[in-house]
Amino acid sequence: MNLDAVRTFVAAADAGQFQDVAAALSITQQAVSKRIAALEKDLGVRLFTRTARGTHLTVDGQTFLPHARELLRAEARADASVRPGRRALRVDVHSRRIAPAVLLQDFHRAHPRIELDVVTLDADVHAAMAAVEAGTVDATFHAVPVAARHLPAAIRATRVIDEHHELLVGPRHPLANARTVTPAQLADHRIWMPGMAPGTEWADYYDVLAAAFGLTIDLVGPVFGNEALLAEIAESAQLATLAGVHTRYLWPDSYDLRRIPVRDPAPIYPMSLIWRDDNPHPALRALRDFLDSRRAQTPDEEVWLPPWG
Amino acid sequence: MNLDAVRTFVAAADAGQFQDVAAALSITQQAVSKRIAALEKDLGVRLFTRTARGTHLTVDGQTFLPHARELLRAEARADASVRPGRRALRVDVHSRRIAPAVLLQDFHRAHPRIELDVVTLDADVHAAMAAVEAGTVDATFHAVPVAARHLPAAIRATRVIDEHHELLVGPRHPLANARTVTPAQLADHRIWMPGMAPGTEWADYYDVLAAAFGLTIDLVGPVFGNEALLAEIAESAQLATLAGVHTRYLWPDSYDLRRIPVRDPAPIYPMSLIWRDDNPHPALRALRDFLDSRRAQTPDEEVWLPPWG
DNA sequence: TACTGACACAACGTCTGGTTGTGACATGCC
DNA sequence: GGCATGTCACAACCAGACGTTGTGTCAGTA
Repeated sequence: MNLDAVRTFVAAADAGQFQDVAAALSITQQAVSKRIAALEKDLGVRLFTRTARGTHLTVDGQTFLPHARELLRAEARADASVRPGRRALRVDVHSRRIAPAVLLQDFHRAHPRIELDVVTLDADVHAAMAAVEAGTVDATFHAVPVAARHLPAAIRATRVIDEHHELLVGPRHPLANARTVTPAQLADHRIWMPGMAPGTEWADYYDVLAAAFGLTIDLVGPVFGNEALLAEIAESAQLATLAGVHTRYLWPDSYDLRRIPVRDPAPIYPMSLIWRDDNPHPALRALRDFLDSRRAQTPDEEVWLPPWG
Repeated sequence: MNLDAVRTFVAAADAGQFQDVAAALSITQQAVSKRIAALEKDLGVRLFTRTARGTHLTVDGQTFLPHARELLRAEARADASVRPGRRALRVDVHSRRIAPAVLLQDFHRAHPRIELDVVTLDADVHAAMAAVEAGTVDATFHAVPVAARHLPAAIRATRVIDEHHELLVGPRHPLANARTVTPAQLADHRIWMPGMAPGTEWADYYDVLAAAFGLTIDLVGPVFGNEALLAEIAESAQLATLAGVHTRYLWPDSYDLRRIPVRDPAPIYPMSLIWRDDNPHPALRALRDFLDSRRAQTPDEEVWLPPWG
């Protein structure tokens, strides 16, 4: 199916005659006739009945028309999604399972009219920041490990998420029935977080956290997927794992896993929005305002932050 | 934007390399490369990064991919909407404001998966029946003015709607506060139904109805649209009009119009579903079953039917 | 170092899709 | 009736898009 033919069909359906369409599209009447004929041949049905005073739609034409319009709208959206200068706001969330993705979903609900593209660059802070600098993405969420004054000239960053943590344990774990736990309490228990590659920002964070409170956090180990991890935790009387409160899991009901807030102090994983100061995208302003308003709601409490927070 | 190029792009995004796509589409690797390059030039962005081991999507490619899929789905739907042999069930409702349209909306709600095309042929029974016979539409709703045995050979018809009537009056009309009215009561009042062209099946119906109960029904008169009619009725202390209970009006609240059921006997406008017996469309069976089940719910009461009912 | 397997570029042929020119047909005016 | 007018369709022609084959380049690998 040829989109130019479809476009011509819609124009002809609106105009009622081929001549006007030809003028509007800056082609000859014969070309319009040919396009329509080709489309009809392609579809295997007649779309117009031709008369000496113009054309009108057949029943098939009537049926096809709304679909044709939708097809052209889809084309326009597809084009706009990547066309430099007017594409949707493109935000990197690092992972679709963590807090930034959840927050963006809220943003989308709050501003359904704003076109949003959520992507996962699969890159560390530095690569993501380079992508922002290059304009590949409009913004990214990351823990920023350097002071603001050491950022590249055009890059701005503000802390927008203080991700709290929960302990995930199965029903047989000693802490299974605790309402909250403190980091100090966790020193007696083994915490298992497979899949954190050394050198990543998350691994660094949990290393520093472990050192600060004398915890035992196993960051390595084979990764069989989150479901396997959760199943193992649910079964075990010793194993526990930590997760951000906004982390999304496939969480089968049958597991009976407990999510216990970690408090006093609450270890915080601080994440910033990173963007280019000279990015003129109007939706970027809206996103920043939204994130600021969200952050204002955070209650006061005793927290623990990594040295770079 | 070329849909073949988009299709190739989606295939390449799935496959991860151009060679396989070429094989799958029965073209050469070079042709795939060209299509993608053309699409990239068209959009103004790079969609793939090429390596010696294949390709992977750029951020723009990631962004474009879901839109591309949607575009192809839209194309498939557009094609399926008219493609002979697998198009949606196409039903003529004569007018979108009357009972059949309402019923089809219910049908759609009951069977949201069944693709349905509601069209208005703008034709009388005979022309609509010819359309059914020709296969232009799969079914039509009409009052059938002849006995079943006089229908064309392949055509079937069953009564599926017994449309009841309501009297529409303004607050100053003598019957404004009646809970129901009988046809006999209406003999004393002028009923105004402009826009019923003589010779149409509706005009015939109201003529016969008027004769049966000694009513005064003005079928002619200038038509300024339904809103104008309703406004006039609402203002008047004499004028009233009849309408099917399922008729959809633009009904401004401010009018304070009263809808009063007509009973004892209830004049029925009988409508049939008309279809070709040898039409194999699976959704046709579903529609007939749905209409049969609806009809079974009709309660017993005293009714008046036109001679052809 | 040579081989393999990936994509890109170049040259060339076919066919799609445009143009111009003309024909068929209905309508309306004289 | 005859003719002008306006519609769309058909035919001939031509440019360019898009396919093919052949070859180049590059990275990973034996």
